[in-house]
Amino acid sequence: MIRLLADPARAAIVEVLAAGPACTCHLVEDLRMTQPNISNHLRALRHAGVVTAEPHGRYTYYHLSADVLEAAAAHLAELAARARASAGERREC
Amino acid sequence: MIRLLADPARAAIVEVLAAGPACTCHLVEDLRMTQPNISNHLRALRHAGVVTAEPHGRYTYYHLSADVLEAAAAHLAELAARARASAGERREC
DNA sequence: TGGTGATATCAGCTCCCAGTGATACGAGGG
DNA sequence: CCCTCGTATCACTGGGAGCTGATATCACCA
Repeated sequence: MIRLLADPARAAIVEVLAAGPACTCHLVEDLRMTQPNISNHLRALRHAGVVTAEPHGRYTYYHLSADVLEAAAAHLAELAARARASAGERREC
Repeated sequence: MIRLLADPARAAIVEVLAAGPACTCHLVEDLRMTQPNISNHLRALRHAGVVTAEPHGRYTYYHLSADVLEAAAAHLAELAARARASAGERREC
């Protein structure tokens, strides 16, 4: 899941969607990217459950899934906690 | 920074280091990867501040920086919070 | 001080993936 | 109905990142 946010374009999409649901055309003109490109990234994010599509007339609105983002955040926080807890132990070679 | 954790090899390294500081040889035999490969990934993580190197005799011990992980976790959590707060707004086309 | 083992760096190759262009589909509007 | 617009999907290509093999460097030990 974190792998999806690695791409700058996908990170930018998520950033825009964090400000509120938007349709594909919004993303295209906000991010100055071509429409197939946006659509490809949205498909990847959709398959991972990061965003959900809501067809609305001939537009398609996308909105972020806060749950998935929070799960990823929790994973990182837990890694940090483990790192802190085990900072003193040193394995021998 | 999140981009670094996208690579499975780097994610595995971080996972091992979360269990406690380790030297390069530990990572090599734990992860069954070649030594130059590990070393390259460690360099990337080092430059990003995710890990710090502590030369210890002829070994080099690496340990995770919990601060950086927590900062990344906080960023994701803040994205999730923004997404939740603005879930109702809908821009018109 | 020569040898060994641990680590870092570099050049090269390969392969995956993001971006593009063309195209198909579906919904509205005239 | 046909035409337009928004969206999705599909081949293709170019660039970049990761893996490898070879080599350099440094620390320790006999």
